[in-house]
Amino acid sequence: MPTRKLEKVVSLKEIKVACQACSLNEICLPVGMGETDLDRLDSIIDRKRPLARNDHLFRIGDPFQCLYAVRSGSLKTYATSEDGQEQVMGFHLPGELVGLDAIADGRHPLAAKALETTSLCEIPFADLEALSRQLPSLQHQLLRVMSQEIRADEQNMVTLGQKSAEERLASFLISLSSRFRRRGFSENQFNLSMSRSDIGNYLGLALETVSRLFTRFQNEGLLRVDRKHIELLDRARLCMFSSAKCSSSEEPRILRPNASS
Amino acid sequence: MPTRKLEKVVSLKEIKVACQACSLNEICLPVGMGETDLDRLDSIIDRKRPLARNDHLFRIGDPFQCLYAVRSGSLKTYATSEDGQEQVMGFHLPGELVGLDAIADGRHPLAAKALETTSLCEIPFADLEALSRQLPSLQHQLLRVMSQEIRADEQNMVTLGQKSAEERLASFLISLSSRFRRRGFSENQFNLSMSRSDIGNYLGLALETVSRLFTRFQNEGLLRVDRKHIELLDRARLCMFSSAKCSSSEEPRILRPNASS
DNA sequence: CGATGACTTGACTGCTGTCAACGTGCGTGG
DNA sequence: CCACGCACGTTGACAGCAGTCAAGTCATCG
Repeated sequence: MPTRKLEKVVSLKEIKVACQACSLNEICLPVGMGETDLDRLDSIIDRKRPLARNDHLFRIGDPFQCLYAVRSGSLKTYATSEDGQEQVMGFHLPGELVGLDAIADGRHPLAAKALETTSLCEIPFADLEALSRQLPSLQHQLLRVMSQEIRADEQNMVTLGQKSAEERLASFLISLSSRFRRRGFSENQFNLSMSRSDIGNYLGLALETVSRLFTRFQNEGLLRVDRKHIELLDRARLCMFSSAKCSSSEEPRILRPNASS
Repeated sequence: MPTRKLEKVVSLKEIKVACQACSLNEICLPVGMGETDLDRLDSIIDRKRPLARNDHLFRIGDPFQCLYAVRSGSLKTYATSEDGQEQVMGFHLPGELVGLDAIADGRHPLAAKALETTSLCEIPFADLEALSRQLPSLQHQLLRVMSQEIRADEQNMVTLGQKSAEERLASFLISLSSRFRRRGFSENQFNLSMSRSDIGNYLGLALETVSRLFTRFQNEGLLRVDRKHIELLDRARLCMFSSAKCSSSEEPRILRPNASS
């Protein structure tokens, strides 16, 4: 129930919108928290100016101070091997936490880079840890989010370990589609913020293979693709191709009254 | 269930060894905890009779009640796709926690099966959560362990995503070797508790490929292999093959005075 | 001692990576 | 407004790594 009473201070006000009013609070860290608890969480969170495309949020080896929640836009995280080539480890959409892998030893093992203009919530980890001691629902949600991350990584292992190129790309698109739906966006039509090269790298494929598969999927009537824009025409059949169980309505979507157009 | 009436209290006593006396407490959940805190952690932990080879600790979909720490022996965790084939997600050695991916929704997404006779510590999660609210060092260590798990999964993504068969097996052996060393065992000589098929499945390779690579590595003088027994003859060169930075002494090993031979 | 499962080895095939050329859209600057 | 350059994406030709199929060997256990 978003209590929108913004007169006009729009952009500045939007940047400062609290967890309480954030449209993402049903899928972000605040899940399951009461109103007063939410205010306390909100009080430790900082909201900075958005990142521009290609800006780094942090680099490999940076000391770990904060977790970040994506508010809008998207990020990729990646590692670089000694010979300089990168391995894309994940793409992060609004409502997702970034930096959880840095808790282990206080340094970021991956770099995070904005794929487009991206705004974030900055959550000082020490404060979060202290606060979660007092708020069981926050503690629980933090553990749940980390557990989900582990699970997602396990899914990726299946994808990389025993799926064909075709299945990998299909899985990737279905997964993206589901994540968009969950956030209240269209599940059948969206824009890829990452390049073919990033997708290929993430899926363990050559970028040429990704390109060829997009063409093939299009020829087979599964989807329409135009540059970054993707339109899924036959989600069900794409699911078959991904050889994974893809429910089309596994979770209720978030209603976003202000996303009229 | 066979209730073997062993007279000697020995084995029973051994099963009940507390965290305080456990040789694994420097790499397990107790890391960084004081003596009195350790006693409180110990009080919520249950130690059951060991699992026999091929016994399941839990199966896919089982309700999540407890985390488990391996005390001795080893486990594999795996998922099964709808067509029944399995994907091995990980191997778990003494001191490692199993079940972290079940916190997210209260059900185990993977099954866990003993690769050999394996004893475990059972940690009721509700109790752990409550206790960690009171013991900051426990809370912190739990988060660290989960973060490490995420990091390990990221490593696996690199392995599966952009390494050749040769590099994957080399990485796997180096990783195992390091984990054994950390636990006070020999880093150059150990027994594989898992089959070639499990290794191949885990690494995204056919078991025949694994077999061929063992033969090749042996012919090249990198190691000696006899059934399950592995002896690393040239760890440094194996590291080169794995195309990863593998320090040979990254972390101090645990001294285990009773492992004299 | 035979049965069974685990492992090894060989022959062949095919998926997907690599190399290379070409097309397309966008931003910059004249 | 157009020309240009550049990054990104597409398409084709070819080759090689690793999967599949199949046969054979070895170890363990009843």
